[in-house]
Amino acid sequence: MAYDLNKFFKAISDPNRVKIMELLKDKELNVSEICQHFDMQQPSVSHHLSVLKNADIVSSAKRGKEVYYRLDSICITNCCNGFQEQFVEIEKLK
Amino acid sequence: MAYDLNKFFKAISDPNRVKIMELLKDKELNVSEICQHFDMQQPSVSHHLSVLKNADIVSSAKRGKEVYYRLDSICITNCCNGFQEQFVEIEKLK
DNA sequence: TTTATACATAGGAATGTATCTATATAATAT
DNA sequence: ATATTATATAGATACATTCCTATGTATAAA
Repeated sequence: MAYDLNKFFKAISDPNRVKIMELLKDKELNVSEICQHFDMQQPSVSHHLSVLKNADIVSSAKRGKEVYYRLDSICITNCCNGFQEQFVEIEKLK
Repeated sequence: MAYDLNKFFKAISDPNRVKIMELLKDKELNVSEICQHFDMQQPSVSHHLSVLKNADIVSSAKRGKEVYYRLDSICITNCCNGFQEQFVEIEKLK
């Protein structure tokens, strides 16, 4: 089944989720580490992580008790480029 | 004041609004013409247009009784590129 | 094998969003 | 002036989303 661009944009149109993505920009973090950067409770962070994961923006790996999340930057590139190409003439995209 | 990327992504994370953008891809249309492509009532279309306009994704011009809308593709390019650059190393963006 | 820790899931309250109908406003035609 | 047409706005309702607390599950430690 095709990737749902709408799901991607819904996922990134929340400031807390974008902040999570920024935290994961160049390092993996587990849920507790992510929580330390927010006032939200842990289940709320887990919810945002599940939205991001469901859109393939992050992936996760369990190691011991912790679950580590990482950013999938290829997905961001593909979605942003794909969306642009839907609306902007290719030659305008330098 | 700085442009609100979150407002842009909220605006484009609705399939009806994306469809409006597609309709406006290479021609201006007035509200009635846009309405013909939807099952929604005219006030709902007006609402979606106002969300798009508020995010600077479309602009409008009144001519006689009609209001014509057009796509602002520069905004799309800037937002998509800006967002990517926030998360993806520049050199990875070919 | 009980206890503690890390995380996810369930359920509910508050808030936001999409859509409708009804109505207001603005431009044009009669 | 009045009626008609195009669009926007207001208000109501249904639905979606965010956040919370409470609880379940899996792993590790005691």
